Amino acid sequence: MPENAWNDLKHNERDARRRLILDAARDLFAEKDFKSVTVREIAKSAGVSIGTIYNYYDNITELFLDVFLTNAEQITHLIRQEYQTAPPSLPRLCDLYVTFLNDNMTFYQMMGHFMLGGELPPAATDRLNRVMRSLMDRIDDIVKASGISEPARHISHALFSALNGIMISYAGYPGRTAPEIKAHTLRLAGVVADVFHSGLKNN
Amino acid sequence: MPENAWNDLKHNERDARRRLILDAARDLFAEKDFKSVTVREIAKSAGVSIGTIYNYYDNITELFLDVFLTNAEQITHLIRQEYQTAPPSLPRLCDLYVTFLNDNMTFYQMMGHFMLGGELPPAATDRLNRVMRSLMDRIDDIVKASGISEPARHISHALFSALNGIMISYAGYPGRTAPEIKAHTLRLAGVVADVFHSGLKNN
DNA sequence: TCAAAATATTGAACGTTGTTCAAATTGTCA
DNA sequence: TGACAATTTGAACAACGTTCAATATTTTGA
Repeated sequence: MPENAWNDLKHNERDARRRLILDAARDLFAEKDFKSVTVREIAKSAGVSIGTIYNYYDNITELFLDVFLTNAEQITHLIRQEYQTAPPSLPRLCDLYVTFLNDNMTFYQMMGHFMLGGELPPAATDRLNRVMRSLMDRIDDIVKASGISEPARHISHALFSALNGIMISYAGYPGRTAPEIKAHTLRLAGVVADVFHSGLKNN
Repeated sequence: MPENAWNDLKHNERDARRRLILDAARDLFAEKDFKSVTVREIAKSAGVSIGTIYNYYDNITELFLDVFLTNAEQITHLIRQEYQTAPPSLPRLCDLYVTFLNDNMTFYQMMGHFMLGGELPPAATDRLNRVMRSLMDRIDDIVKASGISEPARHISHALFSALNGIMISYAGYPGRTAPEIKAHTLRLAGVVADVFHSGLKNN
């Protein structure tokens, strides 16, 4: 057996054990605000000790980032899939993305956290940028397919911003139930889609 | 001297001392990320002991909220002023707001923090909502003045979201200087203004 | 098969955080 | 002045992320 194949096997095993910790963390994030989840909780939930977590992650921020990037890849894949099976549609894209955000609270919570405050080490920043750019590319696909003449990248950025802003501005709105928030944010997503759709035709 | 006037005087004195702590905190926020500012730092900077801070604020979150609301009232006032002296203009509003966000990093950092994660006590939530609604009302003024037939409130919400999203999506972009970020976010603000302006005419 | 070397796990301990509260200090009024 | 109230203080506390020497497990080579 060649040595690098053996190393790959070990590498996979290690990745599998890392995923055990990752999944335990994700389960906790489903229950409560991600900022209030502690290393000790994750350790207990994953059935390992505190120290083991630091064997797989340099620090807790990198674990959080791992969860975030997993989600980002998920929505990126979802958009690509949609683009392949149905004709590209701005309203559909907006609905899809905002629906995803509603169903994945921690994703946009972490997005706000990493993009605003994030004191990330350079390597982590690189990973974050790569994944976010990939997501942006998928949005770009649909914007371009909507027949834009002017630089599409700026439009994509603005659209992406608008959709994120919807959640950041209203998702945490107190005294509203989750369905009410979902309804309102999807309504706003519709407004944004309309405005971008008709606003881009006459340029 | 009537007793309530006397009480008012004491009340004002207390408020003045509270402002001393508030200003010390604001000075620190200008230097570094607000999440990394500690109670001990604020105490030292204000020239008081730790305990004194807790005499004026129930907890550090409420101090942060105080700084945030002060900023929110500031931009609200700025918009109202602009609306009174010049003809209402969507592009002007977008530029004004995004410029303010660029010049007040901690404001949108805290906005993200309070609106996403914020485990605020009910009283604080009420204050937050009142001030944010007031800001939204000023945006509503200008949107309405731009001649919208359909429910203006939804448009205002969407516009507000879009502008916030611009900052949240790109303000923390690593490897970019502050002027570069300002230039890019203002460019995106222009796109958003354009899209909303022309997108709303043909509805 | 088995001792040695490598790897993985553990949790007590450390420094720092927000917060509390009894004691000390300062301010107020008869 | 002296007694009472209000304010300030910082040592002490619990909980946090993180470290690391000790322990347990797995892999290696003969």
